[in-house]
Amino acid sequence: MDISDLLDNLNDKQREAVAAPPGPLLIIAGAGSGKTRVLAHRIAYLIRTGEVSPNNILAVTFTNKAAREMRERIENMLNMPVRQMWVGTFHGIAHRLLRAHWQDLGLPQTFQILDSDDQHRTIKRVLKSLELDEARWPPKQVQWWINGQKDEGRRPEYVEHHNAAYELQLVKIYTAYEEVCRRSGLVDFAELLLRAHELLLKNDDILKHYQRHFKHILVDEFQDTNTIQYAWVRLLAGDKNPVLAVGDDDQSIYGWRGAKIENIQRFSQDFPATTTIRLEQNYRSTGNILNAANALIDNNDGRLGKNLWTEGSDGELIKLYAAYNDLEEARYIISSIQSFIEKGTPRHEIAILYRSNAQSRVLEEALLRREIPYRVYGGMRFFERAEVKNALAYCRLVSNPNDDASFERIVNTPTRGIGDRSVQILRDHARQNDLSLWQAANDVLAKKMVTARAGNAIKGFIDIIGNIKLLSEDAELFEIVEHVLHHSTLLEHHKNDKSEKGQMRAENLEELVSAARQYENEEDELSMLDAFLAHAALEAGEGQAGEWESCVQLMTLHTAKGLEFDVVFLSGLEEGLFPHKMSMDEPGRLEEERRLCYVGMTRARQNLTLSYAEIRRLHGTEQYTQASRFIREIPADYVEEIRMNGSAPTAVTSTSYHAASQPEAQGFALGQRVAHQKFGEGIVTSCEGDGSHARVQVNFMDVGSKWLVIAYANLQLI
DNA sequence: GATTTGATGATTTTT
DNA sequence: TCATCAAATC
Repeated sequence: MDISDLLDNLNDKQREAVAAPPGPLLIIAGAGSGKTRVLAHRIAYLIRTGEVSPNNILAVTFTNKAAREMRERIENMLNMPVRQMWVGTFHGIAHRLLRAHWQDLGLPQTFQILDSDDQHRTIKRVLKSLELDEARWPPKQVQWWINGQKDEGRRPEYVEHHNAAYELQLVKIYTAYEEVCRRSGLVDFAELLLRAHELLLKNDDILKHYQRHFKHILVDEFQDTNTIQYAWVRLLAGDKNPVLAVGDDDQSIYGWRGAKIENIQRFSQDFPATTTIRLEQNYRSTGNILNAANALIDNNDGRLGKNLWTEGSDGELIKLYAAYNDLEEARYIISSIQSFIEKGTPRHEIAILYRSNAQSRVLEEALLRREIPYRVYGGMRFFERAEVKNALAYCRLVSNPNDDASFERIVNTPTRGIGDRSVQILRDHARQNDLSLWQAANDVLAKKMVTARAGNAIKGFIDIIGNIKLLSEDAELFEIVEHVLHHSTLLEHHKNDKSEKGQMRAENLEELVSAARQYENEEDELSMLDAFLAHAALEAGEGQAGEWESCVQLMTLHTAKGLEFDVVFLSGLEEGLFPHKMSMDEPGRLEEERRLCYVGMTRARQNLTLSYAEIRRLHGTEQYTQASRFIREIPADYVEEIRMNGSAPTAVTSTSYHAASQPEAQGFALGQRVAHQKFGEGIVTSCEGDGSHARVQVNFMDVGSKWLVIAYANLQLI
């Protein structure tokens, strides 16, 4: 058995990890240290040495992309397909377990998956049925709260409410929401994990079976696991199966959605024989970039401790650019990009990273002006588009007519005369008799509870679904989709809309048919239709497909995790924006912002530019900013400050900002520090008017931003 | 049933 | 500022 090819091109630490004897293994893998490589080599090694056969391996990732890449790498290394191996996302694998054990869980065989948009709508409906005001119970927040509870493994009865009215009400909503899901056979994302966990917890024979089955468990991006995911892994591992966890505490940036960085520490406690291996040699970035990133992250407390190093050269200094305002920042970045392109850097090797999506606009406009092709990540994905989801909702009703979320979505889409009055009657009837909307509709018809006209409309809808169902027996998947598009009249409806949007939507629907045509199903417990629907929910589809031509890459720092580029621009390094003001006050959250900055910096291979704007226009008003503390935390040795070139100030002050052309009113310049008797100290952020009406906007340290009439405010200059 | 108006509020995102 | 969304209007 020759395994040398699997170990040859690894450094000592990597080799130690790949060839470790079976047992719990924790790999702390710094950015760019070959983490994915080690994981894939480890699996290939286990298979090649005969330690375990592919179908006894469970490898879990967070994204579908990571799962795909992992499988591909292993297959390339072993030169054979490993279809039997369980490689997938937490949600994907949980889903597979639920499909296999739907009876044990009391789920309908054709249960459907609720994505976050569906969940949001469902919660809105629940709030309405409980007659709660959306202003007091914002659906988004309720959704957030419910998912938070589920991520912690808590069912309504286990929520700690301390008898507080607010919590009690949330529990009530949570309970009602669960009831709706149960009645409709719907499972949301968090529920997939929760159910998969309960399945093992409550059925000892099933647990034993999977414990025997998964002889090796590997978890990628371990710092991103939440409570329930970790509990599930532990359960599966039992006290025999070796678990390999790979992660980096310094790259934990998803705490806000339930990820528990502590899981890394808990791991060695829960699995006492754990071997910990640190991968600290970096193969990605230059010395300067690495040293700067190390220095930055060193400001965080309670790290596991790790210092990246490289054998490569120091490379160029990190550039720091202080722009006059956000437009000028964009202009600098784009002209810098242009010279990189001229010097031969491929466009797709250049990335502009930012903290929040709103920042992309100015950058896009600048790119557009210079006619540089670019791609913004993070838009709407194929299966999330409204028209596609509508078509899928028809499919879902065909498979499971009790799916209330889908029923509500399309009962009157396209409009067919089933107005809100009629739907409300169905809702009431359903709730009073514990029926799904579909059952209620049939019942209402049978009992003639509505006018003839409304009844006919409802009958028409029921017949459409019934008709599609009939035609779909023994039909190919894509034919089912074609039936849906035709009989729902969705396609016709969009084709009649001659606007660009309408045409786009019609095209997307036709694209859905080809997606169905190309779809291949690996799991055989499932009908093609159900498998396709689950696929659509679990893998919302890559961004706009086919746009892989050479483009400058724009994305948020979060999206950039796991990627790397020759040239990286990190923009908007300003207090309040990055670190974001919503995360600045709590130490823990501030540290997460710092990790985010660390992630951003370590994306760069050769060249890193940091920039900020002294004035930024945000939410309509221009605001004075301060350079981010993260800039100060990077030692000056690694940084080269770029000065604005001489012509810039006159060029930018001309037209862009009225505030710039009218910089002061009665001695109050923008940025002037002032003191007010009641409000304390603050900074002038805006001026308007003149004479006795002149007003200034002052951002006070304690009380926030206020408009004051200069004549009355009695402001002191300081 | 489509279109216009007005209020609102605005990190980060995958599944 | 500007996009989104629900209510109001034609």
